Amino acid sequence: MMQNEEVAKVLDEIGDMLEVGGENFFRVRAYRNAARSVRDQPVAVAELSPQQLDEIPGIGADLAGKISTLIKTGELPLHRELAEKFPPALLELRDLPGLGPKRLKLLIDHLDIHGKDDLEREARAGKLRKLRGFGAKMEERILESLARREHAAGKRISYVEAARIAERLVAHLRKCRAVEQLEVAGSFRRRRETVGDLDLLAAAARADPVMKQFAAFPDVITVTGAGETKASLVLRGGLQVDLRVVPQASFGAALLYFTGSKSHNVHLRRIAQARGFLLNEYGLFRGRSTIAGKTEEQVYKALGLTWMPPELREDRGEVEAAQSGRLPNLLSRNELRGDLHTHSTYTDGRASIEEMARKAAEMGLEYFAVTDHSRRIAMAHGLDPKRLREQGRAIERIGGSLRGVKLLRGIEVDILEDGSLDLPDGVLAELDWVVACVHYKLEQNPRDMTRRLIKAIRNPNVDVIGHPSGRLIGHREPSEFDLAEVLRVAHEERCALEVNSQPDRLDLTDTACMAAKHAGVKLVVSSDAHSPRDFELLEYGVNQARRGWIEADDVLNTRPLKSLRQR
DNA sequence: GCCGTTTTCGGCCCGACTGTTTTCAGTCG
Repeated sequence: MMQNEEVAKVLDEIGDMLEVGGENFFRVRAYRNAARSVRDQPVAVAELSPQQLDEIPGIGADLAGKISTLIKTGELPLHRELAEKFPPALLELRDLPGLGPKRLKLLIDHLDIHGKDDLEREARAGKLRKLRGFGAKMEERILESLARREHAAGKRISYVEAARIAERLVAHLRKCRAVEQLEVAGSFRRRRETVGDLDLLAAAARADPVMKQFAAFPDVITVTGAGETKASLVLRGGLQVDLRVVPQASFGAALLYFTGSKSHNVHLRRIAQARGFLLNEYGLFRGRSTIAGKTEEQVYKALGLTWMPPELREDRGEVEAAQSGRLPNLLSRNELRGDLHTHSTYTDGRASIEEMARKAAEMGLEYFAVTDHSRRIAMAHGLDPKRLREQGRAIERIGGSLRGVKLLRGIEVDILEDGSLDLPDGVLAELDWVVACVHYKLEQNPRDMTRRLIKAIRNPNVDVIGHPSGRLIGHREPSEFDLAEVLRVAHEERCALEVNSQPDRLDLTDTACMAAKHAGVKLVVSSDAHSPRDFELLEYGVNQARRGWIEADDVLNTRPLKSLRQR
């Protein structure tokens, strides 16, 4: 069955190709909007009828038909025709700075260009500068970025890495006395799992000294833009950082604007427009009079909305929810009472159970489960039944002498290729908490992977499926399976799914969290701690869950130990 | 191509910066 992501990708590609082809931009945008809507669907669009597709916002009769065709036949004539004219190697050229759809079309129409080698040849021959809309500077810039394209080109970094850099930038800018207010906005503030660049916003009466301080940041390798109120830098390592300086009276409107997302902003502006207002980064205006601007709350309120956490601002229904007073009360870190996925030196953890317990108590956790690997994970010296029982006795002994935090006997049991588990049912039944995870053969075909997960979920000993997709952000693709079907069975079996807090996992994703909630499946937010400090990673899992509209009630480890179990 | 408490046709978010212009288009966020 075709996944939502595959459908969305085809729609996005059509949008890109139409754009370079010089097609009406609103038609282009329609394809992109539709792609986004498909990605945000909590259910598989492959299971929807054309009528149901038509009801999805941004999808009308025409696109509903096209999507149906795509799902049924696996391809779309329009897509195929366009792809013949605009092969991927050609579209990739848009990654070069300054080269957008319009200039790319110029290149295609007037020069013999099919990829970056052709482009480089023509640029060296000085043919670009002769085109209307290009110039000598543009030509040089293109040659430059072609030369060092390897490490440039929009690589996203993890939220954690971005946080470390953001902290240093903020400390650096705060030294400037002109700075009255300072926030890191953009996808960082929305707590996205990866960040493409950092957007800093400062309030100051005079922008000039702030700009100077910004440019003096130690790690700057190039300044890519420097206007009066806006500047862009590239740091060593390739991260782009943008700074915008506004007067304090505009800080709220600017923060709203720079936090985004883009589609959230568009939605707000449409509402503003309908009320006869103008909304921009300086404020909300009616004619010449300012309605709001100093704080985000003011702007939202004037638009008939309540303030909402940045994590929700993806235009996935949060605006409508705010209009009707139905915004979720998002999960917070201090609502987590326990952690249900941790490791110790019995397998690949780096700290003893005692050390882990001390830190857990310090963090204010009421309980945690020791869930070391099972024997299949030989590399980590996974536990066989004998060592697992030994560990169980140790946990009971340690637990008896502890105050403040309770220990659970658990396991992270491997889900084998056929969906059976790495330890016998009788052994698992002795435990307090069973996390079941796939570690090997992640690249199985989707049908087999779905069966494999479902078989594990059907096992009555399994409490939760850990890191369900197995992805490692930037290193390993998620395994493919039918999420809707897995959720259906998980709901039936009262089996929870994990939101793993490791920064390179964050698995489930935000939209998968939404889908789980929609299906009535409970979640567990876990650290997967391999050291005492790792308990602090829970923050990132909470971020991800918040982006998926998750509330305390949706999460098992917000419950007291006594009412933890679902069955 | 979508969509409708202005509308089934005619709109579709808004502004800074850059380079190429000689009053503005393209790109970017």
